[in-house]
Amino acid sequence: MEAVLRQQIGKIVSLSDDEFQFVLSHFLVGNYKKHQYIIQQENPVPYVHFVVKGLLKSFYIDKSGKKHILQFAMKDWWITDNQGFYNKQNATLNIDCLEDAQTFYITLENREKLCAELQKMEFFFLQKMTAGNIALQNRILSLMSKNSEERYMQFIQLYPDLIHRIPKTLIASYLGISRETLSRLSH
Amino acid sequence: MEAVLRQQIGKIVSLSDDEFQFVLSHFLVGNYKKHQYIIQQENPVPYVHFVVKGLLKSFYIDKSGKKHILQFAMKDWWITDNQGFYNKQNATLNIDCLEDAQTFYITLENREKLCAELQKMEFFFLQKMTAGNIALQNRILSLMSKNSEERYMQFIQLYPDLIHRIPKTLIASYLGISRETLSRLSH
DNA sequence: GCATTAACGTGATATAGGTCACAAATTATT
DNA sequence: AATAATTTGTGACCTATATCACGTTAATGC
Repeated sequence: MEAVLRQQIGKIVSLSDDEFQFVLSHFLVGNYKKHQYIIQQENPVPYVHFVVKGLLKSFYIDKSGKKHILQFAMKDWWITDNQGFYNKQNATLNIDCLEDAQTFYITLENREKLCAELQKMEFFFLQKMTAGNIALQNRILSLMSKNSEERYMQFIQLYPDLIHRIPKTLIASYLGISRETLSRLSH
Repeated sequence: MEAVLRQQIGKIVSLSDDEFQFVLSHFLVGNYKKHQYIIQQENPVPYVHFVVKGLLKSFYIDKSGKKHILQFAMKDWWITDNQGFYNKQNATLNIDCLEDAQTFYITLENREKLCAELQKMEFFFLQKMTAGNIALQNRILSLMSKNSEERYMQFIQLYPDLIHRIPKTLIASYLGISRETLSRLSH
């Protein structure tokens, strides 16, 4: 399972065996069951998680009690409540498991120490964060310029593997539409 | 005007005079007139800009010809087409000036050289990118969970200074609503 | 200072998508 | 295997927001 993390980093910077062991020593391993929460609204956000296997979702509950999915995270994805984690605030999001999952997780302190000690890791995280920004900007433009059907088609195209692992209800919530509307689209 | 950039960086990492001069040497200065484009769809995106004064907007034109504002950028803000800039692709966005503007701009090569030479600048850019991510995630949740009026109120609260400098039509476009709907909200 | 263009407000009408309600089908749990 | 819980489909109806079409006012450029 270390290989998953190593490969992910290796796509951006090259690490010797020793360097990777050093990187790894900053992380912990966690195993979670379906339905288990790893981050909860109103609570501190001590870690960012790198998913090794399984599937998680982060979601926001608005003032009328409605859930909105911000992100799904499967193997190779990073997930946390960014606002809580980076600003050391309590979570406004919840994160739980859609499937049994395993993650490598790291504290902000350890991440910063790691970056200070091994500059290429800072480069790695910057690249990841940049890619995240691009994806988020595209999602905003998609929400603003596409209708429900176009957004659903785009989701299928972007994440073909997720379609079969996630209930339509949750995909609808991710796309910002009601489950009924999504149901009527899919033929 | 150098002071604007220095202060922006100084909020995150401390720089000696020499270090700041070194940082500065990687940037160029640009002056632009109202209505002038600094980035155009289908063209390369050689720079990311740090705004010293004036006001710019980035926008996407969808397939039906409708404009959607992705970002406004005033003093102290960074702006570019991220996808084009970081992935060395042609722009999918346009960026032009709402007011005469001045920016410090830098190429990706220079930015990477700067980060390699002065590690705290990499930390700086990572912090900025992280803050950007948080803002984008909040915007997505806002688009998904709030109605037009709530989004407009939130905009006023977040950017009180912009309200008087930007036509309502453009604010509507940023919020993802029609100008008529916004007009009917504002009493 | 005048002419052009952009911005704004507002009525009338259309529509995408939301909400509610119920039943069927599928998946989990013991 | 039986029971409970979740997911999905679909009809009927509702509503927020879009669109179209004006006229008015305010900026802007020459």
